[in-house]
Amino acid sequence: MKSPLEKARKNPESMKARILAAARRIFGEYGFHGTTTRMIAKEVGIDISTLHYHWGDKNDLYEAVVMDVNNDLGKEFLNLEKIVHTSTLEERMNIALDRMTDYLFDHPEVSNLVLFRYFSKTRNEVDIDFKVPEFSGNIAHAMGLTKDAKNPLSRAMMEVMIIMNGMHSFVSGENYFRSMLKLDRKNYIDLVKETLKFILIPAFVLREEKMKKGRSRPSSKMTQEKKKSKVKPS
Amino acid sequence: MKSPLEKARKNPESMKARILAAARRIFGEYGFHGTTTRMIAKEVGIDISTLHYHWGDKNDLYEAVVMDVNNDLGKEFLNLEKIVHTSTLEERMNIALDRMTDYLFDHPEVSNLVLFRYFSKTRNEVDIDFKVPEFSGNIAHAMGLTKDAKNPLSRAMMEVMIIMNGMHSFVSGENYFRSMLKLDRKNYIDLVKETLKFILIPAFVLREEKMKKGRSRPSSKMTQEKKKSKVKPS
DNA sequence: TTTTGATTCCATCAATTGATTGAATGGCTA
DNA sequence: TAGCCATTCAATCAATTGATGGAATCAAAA
Repeated sequence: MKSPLEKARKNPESMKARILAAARRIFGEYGFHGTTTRMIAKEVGIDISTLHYHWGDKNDLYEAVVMDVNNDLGKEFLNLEKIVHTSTLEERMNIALDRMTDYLFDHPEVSNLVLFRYFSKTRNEVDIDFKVPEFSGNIAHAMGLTKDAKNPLSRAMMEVMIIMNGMHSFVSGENYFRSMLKLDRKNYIDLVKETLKFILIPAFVLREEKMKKGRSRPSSKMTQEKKKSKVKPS
Repeated sequence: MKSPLEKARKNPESMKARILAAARRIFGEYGFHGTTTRMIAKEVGIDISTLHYHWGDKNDLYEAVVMDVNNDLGKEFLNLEKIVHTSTLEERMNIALDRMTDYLFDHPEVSNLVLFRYFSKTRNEVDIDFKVPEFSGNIAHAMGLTKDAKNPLSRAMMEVMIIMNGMHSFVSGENYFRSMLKLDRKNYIDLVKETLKFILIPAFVLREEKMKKGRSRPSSKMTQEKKKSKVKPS
């Protein structure tokens, strides 16, 4: 027997799936308490009783939405991992940031829902977090952040989270930031990418530099190509 | 005649001020729709009609909270500016990140409310943003990010926002992240500072390096004081 | 003391909200 | 056709929520 979520994903035209999609959007915009089941039903064009028939109560639906979004995000990370094998660290980060940013701007409710889960409490003690796998650990591992002993897992996970939060913030805050900067969407997205790369990449590249020099083993082409900008170990 | 907000700030023991303080906490935790006026009244230990007597309706109170938090944040930026004149860019950023992080961890509702304003919509179209001055521009200027022609205002503001958002995220997400990493509060805060500094500082230091080399013209005091910085020109 | 004004709470309302019931609807099979 | 089952909706509930009116309280002024 499949879970309701799997059923809904199987046929995107089904009522179950249409409700879930609408719920993602609305919950993403207004948060749990800011969303009423009527808002979702109206978005789909159905009665609330139909919504409850398919998804149970509001908490159940919200839980399904969170799982669904998390699932999508997980898939996206897998795809990313496949693409990003090659080249230097700098190049890998460039590609990953580009791709991930594009994905999130195409699915802003993903960022919205992730941030809601991080930052806000729900009045009723719905504890769905224990069901939601956290990717930070995996990503940290995939990025090779946990390879050196000086960088324990929690530190590596923090580094992943600051990267992810940077992206999520600019995606979720698009309305706010964009109207502040008076930019159109395309220019905003370009500026986001530029800023993310400018801020996030150097730290990692420099550390890699240091580590390699520390070992005094110039192995990859990475060391050579970065000769021109380096920090002297203090 | 003073504004209600000024009155409340004048005497922290007054009912007006106590309600405002409670409202900051509760709105910060649960967001606008997640908060009921009864929750705030209960926190203070009063009846809801007393709350409405002092602050009008829920929107008015929320507006006052946002203005209050924004005001505090502005003051904190001013204090920071006074302290942070000296030393190298790297040192200035170290101090600023330390101080700002401490402040936000001491007043987490500030981060919460800022993020709520950035990321979530309110069902009723309360448009208080036009009243809320945005500091990003000032900070960008104070940090000297707008001095070179290559870095237009919007780019500089994005850089400020990624810094602020990094701090806000770790403060607001403390519960979530800390339980994920299984750290106590002190260790978490230390790790946050370490991570923020590791990620955020190198990009700016490197850029400053490059600019100086590019111009090969030591003009302002900024440029001179950096001679002894840790970053060695290759 | 009486009066005045500010403050607080109790009782109550109307609207909203989450949720259910039971009656239709329509497709499928025996 | 009749029976069965899944789906949908109108009607309705009970609880919650934002908000108000009016009585009670209290301190300072007259």
